[in-house]
Amino acid sequence: METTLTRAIKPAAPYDFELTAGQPNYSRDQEFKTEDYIDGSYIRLLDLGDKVALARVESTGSVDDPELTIALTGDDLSDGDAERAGRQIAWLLGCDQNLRPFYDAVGDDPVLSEVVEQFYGYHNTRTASVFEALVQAVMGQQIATAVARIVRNLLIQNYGVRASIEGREWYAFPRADALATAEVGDLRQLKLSVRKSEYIRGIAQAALESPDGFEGMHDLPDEEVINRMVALRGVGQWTAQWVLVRALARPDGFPIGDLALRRTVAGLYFDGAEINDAELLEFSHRWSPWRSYATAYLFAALRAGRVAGS
DNA sequence: ACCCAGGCATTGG
DNA sequence: CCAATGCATGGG
Repeated sequence: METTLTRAIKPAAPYDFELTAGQPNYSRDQEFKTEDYIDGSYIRLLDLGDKVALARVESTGSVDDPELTIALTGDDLSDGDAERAGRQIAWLLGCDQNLRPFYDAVGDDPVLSEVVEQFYGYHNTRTASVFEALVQAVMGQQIATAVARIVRNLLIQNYGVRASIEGREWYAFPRADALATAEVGDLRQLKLSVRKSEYIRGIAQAALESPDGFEGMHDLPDEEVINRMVALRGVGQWTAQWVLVRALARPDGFPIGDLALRRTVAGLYFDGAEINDAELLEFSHRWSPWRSYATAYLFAALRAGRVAGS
């Protein structure tokens, strides 16, 4: 029996819902979607473990007095399900992030203070799980973002959690068990290389062997997380740092080795002059302990076309 | 046609 | 320990 429940959540101010929910995903012209942002509504299929629910999120507040209202549709949803879904949405959309200390800290930074003003209230979005962050990062290694999106959609379409709600097909990211048994030959059909197919399968198997997937990482310090992540085949510094930022919401992750980030910093701070990773790492400490936020805002500036060069 | 893109592991010096 | 290389594919 398809039911609909609603929940309201109060993000930490300032919170710009359109900037935050509308930024990361624009999979237009797809016959399916994992998430969408249309006419002020953020729509996404949530995997609650034993069941799924379609969440439709809208802003019912303002940037400085934010409130989000979630309408949840699924089969036989209980109040407990709605509670879990509300927490998941709050997590995914970074509702708990208090930006003020970061804003204060970059007040003297001529570049970031301007970017922060332009994207006032933009929160960093997150993945639903550590496993998802790892697989997405591996898929995105060394290929253009447009290509990465195509590959990601193929993977989701073939191995993802699927549900038909309100007369339409919706997908959520594949669970580890689905990818742990995937044949490398089949993954190759999804435009993944042999190498990446092996990485992804290995990561899925490692997730299954760990009692709680990789979710125990939430309790470990940054350095310990990095060590464990890098021990996985296919995961290096860049990927591990992205896990800190995207899956664990650590405030001070920094994806050293990221080409676009390096060029963005070079463009904004060094007049376009090339810098290497070591120089970038040293430079990045001016943003500690908020480097995750700094990174998110630098990429926002990049996407908005504020940086010269590709 | 060619080159590169939000890396990583492997190999050869 | 460092540099070069294969990987896969779409867009400029």
